[in-house]
Amino acid sequence: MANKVKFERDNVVRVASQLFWQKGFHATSTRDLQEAVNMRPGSIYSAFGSKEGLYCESLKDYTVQMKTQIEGFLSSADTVLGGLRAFVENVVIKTKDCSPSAICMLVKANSEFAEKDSNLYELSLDLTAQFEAYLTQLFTQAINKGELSNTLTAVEYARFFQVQFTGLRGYFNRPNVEQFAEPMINQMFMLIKKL
Amino acid sequence: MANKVKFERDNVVRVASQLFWQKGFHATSTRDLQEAVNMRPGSIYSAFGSKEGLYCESLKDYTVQMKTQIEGFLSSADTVLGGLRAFVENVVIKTKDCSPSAICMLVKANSEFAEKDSNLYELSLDLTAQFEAYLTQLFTQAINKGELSNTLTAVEYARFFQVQFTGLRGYFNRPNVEQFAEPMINQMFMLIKKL
DNA sequence: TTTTAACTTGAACAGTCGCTCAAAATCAAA
DNA sequence: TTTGATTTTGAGCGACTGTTCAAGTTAAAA
Repeated sequence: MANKVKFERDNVVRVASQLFWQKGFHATSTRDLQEAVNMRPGSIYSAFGSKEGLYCESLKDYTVQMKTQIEGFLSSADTVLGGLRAFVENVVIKTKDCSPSAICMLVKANSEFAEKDSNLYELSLDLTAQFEAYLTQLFTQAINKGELSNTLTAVEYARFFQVQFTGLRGYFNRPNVEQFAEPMINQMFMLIKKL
Repeated sequence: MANKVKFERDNVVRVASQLFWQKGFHATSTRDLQEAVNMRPGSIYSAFGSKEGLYCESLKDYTVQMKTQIEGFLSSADTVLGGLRAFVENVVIKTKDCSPSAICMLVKANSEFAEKDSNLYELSLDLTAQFEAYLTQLFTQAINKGELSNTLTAVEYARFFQVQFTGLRGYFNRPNVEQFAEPMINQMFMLIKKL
């Protein structure tokens, strides 16, 4: 009883996500987006409501993708820490050149949205908290499997991981530091185990 | 033989710097700036050339201020590490609520400017490299004074410090984490000494 | 084949952007 | 007091912003 949508919603969100991740919310114009996803303004606005609506879906999709990626590395690793390490290496080293930015899109979002009561700032907080909770689950497993001591609680390990990972990604968002990546990741995981 | 400028350039740059730090470059309009520094567009443009020119001076001033702050803490501390620790505590805990952002303005800049050959991106790289060089000097002193072992080189300590500090500041750019600040700073400096 | 609800299109709107420049104001030197 | 180089002012320019919506297109249902 009608026409059908001609675009694949998931694919549109993924493309928009890449652009937003690269340029940030404010520096990405709706015309940039129109070109990237090959849709006219009316279609975008009927599907996503607003630029903010599309960004919102993009950021949510980004975190889903990140978790999916971690799951992938975990399933083909012997240990939780091994899986996390493969994930970190993949992000910091292997996909560095094909990624829109070395910096996590969530961190970029949290950095960009200054108004503390704006929708997008609160969204970035929610998703970050969810990700910390997810990491906490993983570190709970790692402790239970005896990969880590329990001198720190799981959530403390999760916090430590986030600080290290965010710090590393920020550091590697510049040229000519590739040579330091592997030793610094070594250091990071050595520290986690020694904590 | 002429009129004299009616504004104090240093003060204008400092005010602009706070606004840019809080909102970022793209989300700060020239009208925001005009109101904040109480100058009309013509005056701003004859003094700084462009919005980018003013941002440029603001970011440079920010790094000077940061170094000045560190110097202050160093001069009233017994050790280099003690001075750095006082600086970190001041940034992460004491000035958290009166600061435009928990995140370092240099890191925000590096995150915001995606185009790798833009003036502002390269400026953020230069200033970051200068800051790393400055930290390297400090850690050289710390090693020479016997505060640290020389299992790591000074520049490796500097890199480690930057990763930790950036990671911490990113983590604390959110509400309800004040209670974790002191223990995490303790952990950071404990790790530096144990490396 | 006709109908009709859903989707797509793109010109265009109102608002904001960074920025300019002629005119007014200022003040040291003559 | 007059001169004249310098600074300040603010209306306003053209470009661009996010968004709307009437008109056109599509395809399932009648």
